[in-house]
Amino acid sequence: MKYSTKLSDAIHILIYIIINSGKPITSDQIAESIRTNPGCVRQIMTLLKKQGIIKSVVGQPRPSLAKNVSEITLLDIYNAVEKDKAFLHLDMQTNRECIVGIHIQSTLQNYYDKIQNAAEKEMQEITLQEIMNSFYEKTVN
Amino acid sequence: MKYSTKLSDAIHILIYIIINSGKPITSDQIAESIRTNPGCVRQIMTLLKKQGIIKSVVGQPRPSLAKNVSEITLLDIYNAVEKDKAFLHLDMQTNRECIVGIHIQSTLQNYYDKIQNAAEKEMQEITLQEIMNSFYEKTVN
DNA sequence: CCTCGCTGTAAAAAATATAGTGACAGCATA
DNA sequence: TATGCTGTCACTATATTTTTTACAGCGAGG
Repeated sequence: MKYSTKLSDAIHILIYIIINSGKPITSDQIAESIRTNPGCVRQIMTLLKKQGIIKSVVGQPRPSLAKNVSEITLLDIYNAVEKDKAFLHLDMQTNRECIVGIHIQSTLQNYYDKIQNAAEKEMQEITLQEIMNSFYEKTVN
Repeated sequence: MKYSTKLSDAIHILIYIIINSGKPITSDQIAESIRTNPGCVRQIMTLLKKQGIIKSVVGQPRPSLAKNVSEITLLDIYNAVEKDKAFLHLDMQTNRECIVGIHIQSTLQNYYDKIQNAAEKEMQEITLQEIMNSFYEKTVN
């Protein structure tokens, strides 16, 4: 596969919505900003909508945030678009007749969980509010 | 691509080497335990060797650890086999003519780094010694 | 000195998650 | 009623890894 940029694109979409709130916002416009096509944008937006991060009405080009920016974390967005995908993956096809093959993968799961939790804890502490602030700082300079 | 299981397989190899130290260990044997082929095992072992995690001599089926198990961390192994691959990836093809496109990705890099650091810190605290202990516990039960 | 088994390595092939594309039914607005 | 947009699905293309295959070269043993 190629590297997933869904999280990056989702945040791009959210910021685009925030910045242009009030004006009509079509998936075509957003697609042009991300340099992809409208169908792709709508797919990501559908995932964000399912998680209650954004709101939208069929036929109306007026998407909006469903929560306050300070209540949306990077983890919320990640889980929405990547469906809780883990960073590390076990090899599930090892030889069950070998003592190492039997036990090693279940042993590792515990440690992989710890690593995932550490990353997710960090993601949970980063809000869209914070990202917006950093973004605005950049636009000034 | 499919999910990378290189880290899991690398640890599998290391434990196999530890458990069978003293006996001859061929890449064929290890490959059978992981259920892959010898070439694949040798490629991973080459990466581990480059990082000074294992030692081996051409033509001799006697690989061994190059360090003490308590000095090898999960991060060492990860960096060896995944070459410092990041968990999250920016979308580098956004539209530079759009205010969001210009700034959003560089804004995100900072946050992605934080998340990566949190995960790596956790990985650095997990040693092969610890994994071995957990593994032995499993084999008793 | 020759044979055998193994490692190290590179290049080609297969696998597969993911992005990207295209199409269309249905709602809202004017 | 016509137009523009969203939501959704199925299909295709793409990127990148894993896996496979092959072979040169070293070491050990007879």
